[in-house]
Parts: sequence; C-alpha cells; structure tokens
Amino acid sequence: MNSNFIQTYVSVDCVVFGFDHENRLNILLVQKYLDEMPVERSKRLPGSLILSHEDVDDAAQRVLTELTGIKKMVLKQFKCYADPNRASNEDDIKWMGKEYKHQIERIITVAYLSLCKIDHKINSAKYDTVDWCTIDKVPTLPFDHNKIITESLIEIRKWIETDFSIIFELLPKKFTIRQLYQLYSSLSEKNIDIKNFHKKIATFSYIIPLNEMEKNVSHRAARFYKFDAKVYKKNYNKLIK
Amino acid sequence: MNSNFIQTYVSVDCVVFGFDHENRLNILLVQKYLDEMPVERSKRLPGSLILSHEDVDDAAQRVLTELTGIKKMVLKQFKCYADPNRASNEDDIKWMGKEYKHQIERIITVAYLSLCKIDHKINSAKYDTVDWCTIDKVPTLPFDHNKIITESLIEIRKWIETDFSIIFELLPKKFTIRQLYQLYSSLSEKNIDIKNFHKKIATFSYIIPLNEMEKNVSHRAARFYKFDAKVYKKNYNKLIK
DNA sequence: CCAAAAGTGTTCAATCTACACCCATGC
DNA sequence: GCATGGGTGTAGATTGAACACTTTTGG
Repeated sequence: MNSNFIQTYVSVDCVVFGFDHENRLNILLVQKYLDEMPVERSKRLPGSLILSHEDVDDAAQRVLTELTGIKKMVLKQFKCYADPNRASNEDDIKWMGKEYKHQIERIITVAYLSLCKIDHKINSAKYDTVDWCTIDKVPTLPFDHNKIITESLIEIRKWIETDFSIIFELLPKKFTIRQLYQLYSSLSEKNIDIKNFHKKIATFSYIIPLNEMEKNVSHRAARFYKFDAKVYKKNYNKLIK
Repeated sequence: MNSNFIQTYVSVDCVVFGFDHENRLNILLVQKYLDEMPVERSKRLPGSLILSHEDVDDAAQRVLTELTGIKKMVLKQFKCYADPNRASNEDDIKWMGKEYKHQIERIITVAYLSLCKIDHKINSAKYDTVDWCTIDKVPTLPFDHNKIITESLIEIRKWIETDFSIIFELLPKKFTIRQLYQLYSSLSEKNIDIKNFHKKIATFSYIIPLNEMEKNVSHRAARFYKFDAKVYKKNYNKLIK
C-alpha cells in the first residue's frame, strides 16, 4: 500500500438559514459547554462525524434533527472541504480531543445548506445553546466555518434560482407579498421594483391569496398569501422566469 | 471515543466530457490491465485515493493530469458520494485490493466534472487505455460510477447555465456557429431556432468572426469563429440571456 | 388632511419567435 | 437546376422596467 494514501475522519456541517422579522438572513450557531474551552471560540456550525454505516446525507439529516428537533428538514449538500490544514489550529485540535475523546489528525467535512422558519421552536437534544445569528454579525468561528458560511450564501442564491419553491421554507405559512419581496431581493441582489413584483406574483398560480389581511398597521393592510406546493410541482418545475 | 465514528478512505473520481464530430457527448473511461480481473468490468471512471497532505481539488487535478497529460484542466467539484455500501460489490473489493494493495472496507468519493476538447492528444502516464465513450453507450461500471455519470449530466447543464464560457472548453479553437449550436442544444434541451441562435451569437462581442471558412462542404461554407475569454470576463460575467 | 404602503394600469423598450428571403457550394 | 445549410431581415408577440394613479388605514 502506498502509505501516502490515508484514511481520514469525515464530518458533515450544516448551515441552517432563517429569515427574521427585520428582513435579515440568519444562521444557526451552536454551543456546548466543554471544560477549559475559551468561551469566545465555542460557537460553531452544527455538525458531526459520520457513523460507520451512515451516508453523508443521513448524517446531515441526523445533525439537523439533533439540532432542531424537526424530523425532516430540507437540505442540500453543497461542497466538500478537505484542505489538509483545515483542522490544524491548536484550539481546534483541543476541541476535537474533548468532543470526540480522541486525537484526530485530519478531518474533511461535507457542508450542507438547510432552511428553517425562524419562528419554529428549536428543540435541541444535543447542544447547550442554539442561537440565530444575523449573517453580517457572525463571529470568528473554528475550523473553516467562516469560509463555509461565506460560500453557503452563494449556494443559497443559486438554489433559489434553480428551485424557487424553497424560498417558502423560510417564510411563515401565511405571508405578505412584501415579505416575499424582501426575502427574494435580499437573496437575489437584483433591484426589483416592488410594484412589478406584485404583478408578477399575481400571475403565479401556486401563490394563493387568502381572505385574511394584516391588522393594526398604519397603512393599507396587506393580504396574506400561502404557497401551494402541489400546484407548483405540477406546473412550474423550473426557474422563476 | 464513540467507536461508531470511523475513518474512511477518500477518493476523487472525474467525469471528463468531450464533444465528438457526430455531435454527441462523450466521457473518458480508463482501463488498467490488472491480473485476474474480468475484462468487461475493468472500465471505470478515472480516479484516485487522496494523499495524506492533499486537498480534494488538488487530487482531482492530479488525476486529470495523470489521465490526459494536460497540466491545467477546467474542473468543478459536484458531489460527495458516501453510500456505505457503494464499494461492497465483490469485484470492487477485489479490484481495490489489487489497485491499492490493501484491504479497504469503506471509501467515499468526491466527484468532479471536467471538460476536454475531444481532438486533444491524450497522453496518459498511468492507464493502459483511455477511451472516449458516447454517453448513451456507457457500459456497466464498478462502484456507483454509472450513477455518478447520470448525475454529472445534470451538473454540466447547470454549469453551462451559470457560466456559458465553459462551453468553449468542449469546442475546437476555431468553430462554426452550427457546432456551437449543436453543442448548446444537446446540453440545454430547449428547442432553439438555429437562425435566431445565429443572430444572438452575432450580438456577443466575445465570439469573434474569423476570416476563415469551411472547405469542401456541399453547401455554402460557414465562417469560423473564436472565443475571446478576456472580452467575456470583462463584460459578461453572467448567464447567457 | 397626511403619510405610508397596497395594489392596478399604462406606456415604451427590449427581447423572443417564427418565418421569409437571398447567398454560396457541390452534385 | 436542386438540395443543403449560411446568414440577414422583418413583423408580431411576449416580457420587463418605469412610473402614474387609486385604495386603504392610522394618526
């Protein structure tokens, strides 16, 4: 055997996006109180080593369930990170020793995107704290987690382009066109006129107006809409055009 | 240490596309003559285990260079395959023993797309045969290589949508609009009118007409064009619209 | 009344689509 | 001349962008 071929540990890390009430993208960061770890370095992306008979997709689904308590979450693998030095920081080596009770030399990780309604109750089986963090205020994280987050932003944009329906994973079940607009424009970077956006949405048969309006707003109340996944799948299995 | 956390071998596998003179997509399959291996199972995707201090992108670049003799090839990581049973076929286990001189239990692979002009001389340092194979005639391959190829087709289509310029990696340096048209329509599935395609191409400043025409064709000779990467990068860093 | 946002209508320009028409070449 | 494909022109339809206008609500 060419001894240069090596075995490594393989993990999954999940970037879970949420959209808050101030129209900002957030991600979920976790914390476990491990002895002797400096607190400011203890926030991180949720993740785990994969188990011996586990596919990476299953590992990611497991991590997400342990994270939120939600059984089935939308997820999408987006990149394998395998820089040989990605886990060579001293603190990171220490952390792996604590977390996995083992000296680990190298670890490659497969990164996943996931989406969560920000009002959904988070019911973590595993972490001491699970917090939403706005993407412009993400602290310095261990390993290459900051890089992963940066690249996940590009991926979520691509994802919306190829499957517009996943945007509704981030919105409440009942939403206004303005909410949809603000989410879409924060993800698409294009400058869209909200009035034209209104008209466009009106042409989508899978976005269904409800007989329910906003209340207690100091302007004309907006109508609530809901997303109909069945109609979407039947007719619109392509991009938003 | 939770003994369910395991180390595995990690490999890269590359799906290299080419576009032949009959307007068909082809991929490169390799063969090494190992003792005792049944010949019909010996074709496979080019790939390799990663080395101990090697990133996966570097491993893929190494595999491509060993495969073709070309130093820098365009490549794109597209998916990690980690089904725990993907290498449990008996022949596959035997093959790994021969190839790597070692018993390997589990192996996960990171799949890459690459593109090659089909007329480029293939100068392999490592394989006994390296052959182009049209995508509709790919034989049954070991591991999950058939699945990887099926999914790579979806990926190459997405890739063209997000970066049109990579299409020129598949065409000769001098090409006709018809060649470009046939490649594009074999990848995009849309039914485009070739005459409108002509006009559209004429508006792209990065596709430059040459003073050179086809010869010995039984119809009006078509003009050759070339792709100007610099002009493209400056002006068109987005989709074909 | 005013401010603010909802939601509709109108207009102009850009783009897409279909197809007519002429050109060049080999047989 | 004819078949085949190259390449341009035109007209109508579709779509997109800008923005005016009306509606609703709280203060």
